Amino acid sequence: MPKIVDAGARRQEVVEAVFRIIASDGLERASLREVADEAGLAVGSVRHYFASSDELLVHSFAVVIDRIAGRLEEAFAVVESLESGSAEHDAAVLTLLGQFLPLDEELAVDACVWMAFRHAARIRPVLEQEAARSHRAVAAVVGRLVMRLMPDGGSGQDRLVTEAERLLATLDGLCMHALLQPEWMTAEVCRDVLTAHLDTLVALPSNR
Amino acid sequence: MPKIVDAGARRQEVVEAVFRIIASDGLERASLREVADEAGLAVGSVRHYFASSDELLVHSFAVVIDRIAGRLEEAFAVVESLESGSAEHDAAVLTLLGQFLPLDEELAVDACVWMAFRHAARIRPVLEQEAARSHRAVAAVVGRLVMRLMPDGGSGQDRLVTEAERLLATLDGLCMHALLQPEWMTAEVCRDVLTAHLDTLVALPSNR
DNA sequence: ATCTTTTTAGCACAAACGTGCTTGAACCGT
DNA sequence: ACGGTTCAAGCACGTTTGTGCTAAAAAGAT
Repeated sequence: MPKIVDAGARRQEVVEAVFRIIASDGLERASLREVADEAGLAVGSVRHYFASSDELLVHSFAVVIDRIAGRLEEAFAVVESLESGSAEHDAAVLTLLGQFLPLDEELAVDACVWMAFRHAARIRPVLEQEAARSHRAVAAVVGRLVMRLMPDGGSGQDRLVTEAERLLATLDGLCMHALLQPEWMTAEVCRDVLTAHLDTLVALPSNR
Repeated sequence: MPKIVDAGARRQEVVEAVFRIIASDGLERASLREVADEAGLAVGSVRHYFASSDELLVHSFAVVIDRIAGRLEEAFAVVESLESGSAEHDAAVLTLLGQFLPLDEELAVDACVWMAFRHAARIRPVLEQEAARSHRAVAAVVGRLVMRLMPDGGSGQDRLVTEAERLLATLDGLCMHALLQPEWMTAEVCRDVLTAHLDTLVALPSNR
């Protein structure tokens, strides 16, 4: 029998190289040669684990989606375990929403990669399916969160989707600004914006 | 004397070709050869009006910024001309905010191009300066709008920047979703989210 | 020690890219 | 009619890209 290598671990190493390249040089620089160099391998080796450049990128997209979705589910479980309205509950909600933002090094890389792939998916059909999955996964968590936070528990289907989309848009917008204009967008501003949004969600205006 | 051609108009035609390519195939496909084909010219001709590929892209970025900023200033002038609180005023505000979103063909192209360049500017230093100008121009209009809409006229500097950033993030997030997930994001949802946000801006919660 | 299969590495080709440079074509003022 | 300047077009070179294919190296099973 042949040389035994943990294929899954090798693939993961290559994916990590892809992440580093996208975060520092953008998706268009994530070529097979660049990735191989970054991973300390030869092009042929990378191609042994990924049949083509497309498969490598699609798999990388899937991995970053799973990482983000996993963090969200984990943080949402914490929120659900706490009493609604308590101070710990509110803090856990902020922690959950913070998982979208590039607040530390690891989150920043994931946010970069996530954004890059989602925008690339507008053009590249191979990424379309994963982009849809990404959207569904995140929208599901945000929808459940809004249902939990809204005073009437989200009665009124259309009102619920509006508020879910409103929170989702704010999150993506904050993430974008934090990535593209970090000098104008500190972590403090992010937190202030999020708490302000949550206030508007809980204390809904009565004129509607 | 030589053959006389309106150089400005020719440059504009090339820029429009760049826009169409970015909107349909993405920024990475906006090469000199593709642009020349789309504009019905030869590569050498395009290079006669733009010294390099970088100059073409930077100029295209500048044009789309000017177009968007122009629309915003125009729409903001309408808002300022109307009595605060009137129904026409509210409609004008919605029209202003709608300038960010891909609600028709022309707006969609501009939004695509704008997004593409802003994200590319994270990596490409040549685009950095225009990206900063873009951010300043848009933030200025949104800041003035928030100052006008907030009940206390925006007293409290930090509160004002928080609300301005909150609106800006929501707008960019909506624009992103409308571009990337058009099947989930109809014009109606956009309008609902914007009106919901405006309600939260006017009727601020009292517990702060 | 030898065989077999996985792993790693590399070559070669076509395509596309930006750019320096050259060559006609077009046209206005004289 | 002619000359000089601008516009339009294209060639050529060096890089970079993805991919098909080949071949050496490595290591467990016999």
